[in-house]
Amino acid sequence: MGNLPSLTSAEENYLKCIYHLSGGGKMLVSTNGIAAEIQTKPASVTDMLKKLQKKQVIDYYKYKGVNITRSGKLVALLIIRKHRLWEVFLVEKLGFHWDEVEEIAEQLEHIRSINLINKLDHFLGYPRVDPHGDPIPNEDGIIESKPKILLAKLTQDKEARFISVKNTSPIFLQYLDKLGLHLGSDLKVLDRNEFDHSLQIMINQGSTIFISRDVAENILVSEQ
Amino acid sequence: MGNLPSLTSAEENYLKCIYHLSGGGKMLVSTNGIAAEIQTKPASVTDMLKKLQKKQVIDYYKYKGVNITRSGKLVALLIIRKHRLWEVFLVEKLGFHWDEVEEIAEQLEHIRSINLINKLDHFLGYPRVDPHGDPIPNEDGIIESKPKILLAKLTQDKEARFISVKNTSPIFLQYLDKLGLHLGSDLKVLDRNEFDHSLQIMINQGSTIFISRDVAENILVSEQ
DNA sequence: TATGCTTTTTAGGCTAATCTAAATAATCTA
DNA sequence: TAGATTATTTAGATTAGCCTAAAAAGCATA
Ligand SMILES: [Mn+2]
Ligand SMILES: [Mn+2]
Ligand SMILES: [Mn+2]
Ligand SMILES: [Mn+2]
Repeated sequence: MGNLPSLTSAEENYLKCIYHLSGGGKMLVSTNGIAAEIQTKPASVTDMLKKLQKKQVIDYYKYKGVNITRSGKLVALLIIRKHRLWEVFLVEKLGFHWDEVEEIAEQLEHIRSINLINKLDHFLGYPRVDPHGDPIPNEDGIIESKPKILLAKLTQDKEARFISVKNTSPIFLQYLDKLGLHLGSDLKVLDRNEFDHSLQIMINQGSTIFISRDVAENILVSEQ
Repeated sequence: MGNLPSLTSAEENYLKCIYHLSGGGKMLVSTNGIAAEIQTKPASVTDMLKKLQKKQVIDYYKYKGVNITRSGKLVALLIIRKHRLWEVFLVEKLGFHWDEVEEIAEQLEHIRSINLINKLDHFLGYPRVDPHGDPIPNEDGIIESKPKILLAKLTQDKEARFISVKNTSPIFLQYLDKLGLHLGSDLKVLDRNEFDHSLQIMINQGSTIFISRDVAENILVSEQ
């Protein structure tokens, strides 16, 4: 029942980043890893880690790395909830394209209001996933996600559904659009090139395309 | 066609405040006036005025006061546009009550995006006024407002329509609800008490209520 | 117009979030 | 396992936005 600590926007961004890098709290995260992700300097990260430690959302082991705490995980999930619900709003209600919403949701996720996000959730009809296929945590921070694997690791000739993207940068999403790869498409690996790990893919039992390893490692599919 | 300066959230709040206090750019605004409005210290205001001066959104005359510049006025109107459109969204789409939206809109007005606000405007059906009856500036910062007067100054026995509120604090708006005073109501001053300037008001040709001078000075009506 | 009150600015400090440069700890490798 | 290399932290600055206390400017009025 302990109240959640209140964080600044910068602290929220760091915590969310730590949550993602730790694979949802499973792994130790490094200072340089965070710095690379947030696009800041390691020295700035160290400063911030001390603040987050003080607020008890992370366990910080000097020179070793950080773990997200139980309450930190909940705080992170509630920020992610806001981020993803706003993304749904932007795409479903305002007509934004899926490659345009990241930047705006990055700001909207920090709006503070007890009621706002739950009313937004209701208004949107309690969506389960955001425009990138990522699951939306509920009010209690509980997230239900189906098992998914990287397209790069999909067994050859096995059908799978394009469920979500790992990378949400405009340049990647626009490239997927150009390739004709959309969330929900049925995909099958027809051929795998051992030299460069590029793949030949069939989309919806129809057209076939070639994609590089880089692309295949940013697409998540659910088997069968 | 000079580009508009980019302001921090704090700078935006100050500029909007100066716009309001100056009556839309007509009057010189004082340091203490701003401090009282923003709930900060005069010394902090002086610091901020220097920053706003540097960004050319105000003309600052030391020890005299500040005027908003042409570009400052446009910037302020675009912030006000965002504030009011978000308020409409919160009330019309999410079901908030008119006394709950100020605080949230105060945050949402600072979200940066070239497209967001125009898409929101479209989604909302290009509303003309916000939930407090205040007119919404268009993309170019142009505002069309009908002539309105304080209920406190309305001629006795003359019908007028309740158009907007000057004060948007929850406590005032809740009191109006309790009194049965809603935007759009027809009001008529039946009696005016010269001692304390309280008024007897008839609402929609029906019930009559007594209101204090303080209330009457925060209600705007359009005659006829 | 001198004097005192009010308003405003200045001076100096604080915190949050960033940075660069230097120091130190951890890890890799020969 | 001793260096070398890499990762991380510390030290010391900077900027934005705020503060208090003190100085200075403006004004009111007798
Ligand atoms: Mn963010
Ligand atoms: Mn997303
Ligand atoms: Mn604001
Ligand atoms: Mn309003």
